[in-house]
Amino acid sequence: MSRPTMEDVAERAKVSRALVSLVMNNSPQVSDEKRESVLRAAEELGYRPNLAARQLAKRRTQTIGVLVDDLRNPFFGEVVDGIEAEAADHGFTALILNGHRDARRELDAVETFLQFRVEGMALVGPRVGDDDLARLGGATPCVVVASGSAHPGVDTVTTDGRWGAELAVAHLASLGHTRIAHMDGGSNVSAAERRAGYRSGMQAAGIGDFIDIRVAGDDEADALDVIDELLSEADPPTAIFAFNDLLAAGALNRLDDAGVAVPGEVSLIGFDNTFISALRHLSLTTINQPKLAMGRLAVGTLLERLSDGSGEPIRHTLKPELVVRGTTGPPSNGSARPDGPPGPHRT
Amino acid sequence: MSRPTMEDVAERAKVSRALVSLVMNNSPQVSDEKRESVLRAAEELGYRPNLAARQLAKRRTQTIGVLVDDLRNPFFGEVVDGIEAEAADHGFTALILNGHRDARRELDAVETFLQFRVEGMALVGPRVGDDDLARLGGATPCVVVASGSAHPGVDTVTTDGRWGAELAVAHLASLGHTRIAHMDGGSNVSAAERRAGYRSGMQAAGIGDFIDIRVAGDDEADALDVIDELLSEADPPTAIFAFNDLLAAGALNRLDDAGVAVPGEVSLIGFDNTFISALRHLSLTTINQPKLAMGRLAVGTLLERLSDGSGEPIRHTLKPELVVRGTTGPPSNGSARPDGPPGPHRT
DNA sequence: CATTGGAATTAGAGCGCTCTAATGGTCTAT
DNA sequence: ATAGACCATTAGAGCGCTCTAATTCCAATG
Repeated sequence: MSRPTMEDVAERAKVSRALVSLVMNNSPQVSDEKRESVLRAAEELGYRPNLAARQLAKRRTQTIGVLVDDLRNPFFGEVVDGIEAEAADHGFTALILNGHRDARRELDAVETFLQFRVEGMALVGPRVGDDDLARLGGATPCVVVASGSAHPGVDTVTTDGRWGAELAVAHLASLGHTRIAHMDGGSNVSAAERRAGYRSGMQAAGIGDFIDIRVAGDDEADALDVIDELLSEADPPTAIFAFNDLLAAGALNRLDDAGVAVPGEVSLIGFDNTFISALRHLSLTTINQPKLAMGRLAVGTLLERLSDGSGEPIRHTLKPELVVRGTTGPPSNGSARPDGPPGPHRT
Repeated sequence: MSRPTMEDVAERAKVSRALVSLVMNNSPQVSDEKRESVLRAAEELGYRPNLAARQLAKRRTQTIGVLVDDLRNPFFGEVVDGIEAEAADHGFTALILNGHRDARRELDAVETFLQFRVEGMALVGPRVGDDDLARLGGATPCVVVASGSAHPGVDTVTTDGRWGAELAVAHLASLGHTRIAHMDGGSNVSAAERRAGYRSGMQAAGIGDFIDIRVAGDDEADALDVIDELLSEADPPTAIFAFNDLLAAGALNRLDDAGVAVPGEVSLIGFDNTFISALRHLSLTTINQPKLAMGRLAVGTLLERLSDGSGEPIRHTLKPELVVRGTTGPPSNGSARPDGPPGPHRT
């Protein structure tokens, strides 16, 4: 910490400290001559501005806090990439903290951000409740990404889970499936929306009678029991829409174990389009979330909030897209048509 | 930024600013009575210490910088978990920055760290060259994790790639394989070590004559051509040791496409034990790197360096372990013997 | 009762920077 | 020659905190 200070540079360049400051901030009102010699002096001394001092004096930090639910989840990684890019484009530094999938640690992280005096916070997939968020956030703008929040003090950037689910169901239905089951996300915050989309999608396809929702979860292991259950039934579904890719991966594994061909006997579709779905060995049909765009939009929202102060909560909802890969196909003739030839779907 | 300051708290609690400072730093030499009232005042005002001011006054930041090569890679995520945990245990905050798999952006990140006056830096899987590192780092301690560095000004925490590769080969050899090929990591910094381990492992198993190294890379797609090449040969290997899990996943896919049974006809082993290898649909045998331990050790190294100043470069090398899953098994009788009947697999 | 000593509290300088207002200098218009 | 305008430069206060040294307070001591 005994690094050279601005004073040292000033002395060496034989100018005032203020001039050095101007140079460091690229002020246009400095003569080329002086600028040169200041820069040279700085270079020679290996001078680097002290951010803490600068922030203190400037009374702003040009920094935003990014809280990531789980650094090990590649889904979040991509969102963060978007956040960083957009932040950098606007001269902000993104500080990343890890939530470790734990609400209490998330709150700690938020606390740290506030002490850093970040100018805004992007919470990516947070688990902490709305009220806690709002209470802690206080005056600092806060955008929730990929998790949804109903609190008026909090802006959100999400993917339209309902729409995505409808896409998934429509895809399966268009292939000729009628008995489409949904492996539900359980307590995950996004589960309800996707469930609702599954429902309306089924109705829209005229197969509302087949609605079949099984509570699973959001992790690979959560798929196992549900698949067993499904397979043991007299008339198993010909297609499954899983809450997310991880769950779908678990399902795929179990189906494999049971000797059920995918998509030959059962079609399977995931959600998120994380890179694991693209692993060609899985080759999972899924619903893409525009992760990069979500990240950029999150920062955009924050900046908007910073400049125009308060107002209506901002709710950005992006449209997901269908990504067809190898786990979906037409139903095997037998089970697709429970009662007869093509005709109207039934009931 | 018009947040309450220490002065505000002091005024409200009717004490001096200095006393508030003592309370905020948990000094024992404050009477319970005053402490109470200061804490109450702080609570009521929603006071939060300004980290920048504190750091400036304290002349230390209690902060370490963590540079991650690629946030989307789950391998790094786990290492960072370890770093954060150990840092927190010692009262340090870990600032995470993203290298985006790009040496120039890594240097930018290091620059940012230095301006933040981090007390140490952990570079996780960096791509930037040794000399750049040393030049930039200067007086700030710096530990390279999972990448290796020969520079004397830089400490390292790595896994013994050579040993790991030997483990992999030994495992395959013990199953009865002799024709074991290596899909090399190409330009990846860890490639050479693992290659060397493959070599010595083959020698140790007495099958040095079969050494067969194919340059591939470190990504899924890099496997494709190499697998095609391998399969088209007259006498293809019965086992493949891939540079990392991702590469192995790519290989698995291609083998599948070609209708080659794994491990029936070809055994496959990866490296890293990222969570994708545990996806039960892949169920990849691999070599585990103790990621959490590496993270913790990295911080330990940094702290050591901080307290004892300079000296010999510290080189921590952890032992990897074999994780047997479903992609390795005994060779199919035919091809295990280079010259026997059952003939080559295909053209 | 004055003195001492230790504990609790405070004054005030200083951390490295920015920013406003003031300074000096040069050039043009009067 | 003088005033005004304009530019590059600088003095100096202040950002919110910590820390040393000084001060106050109070009980114990001779």
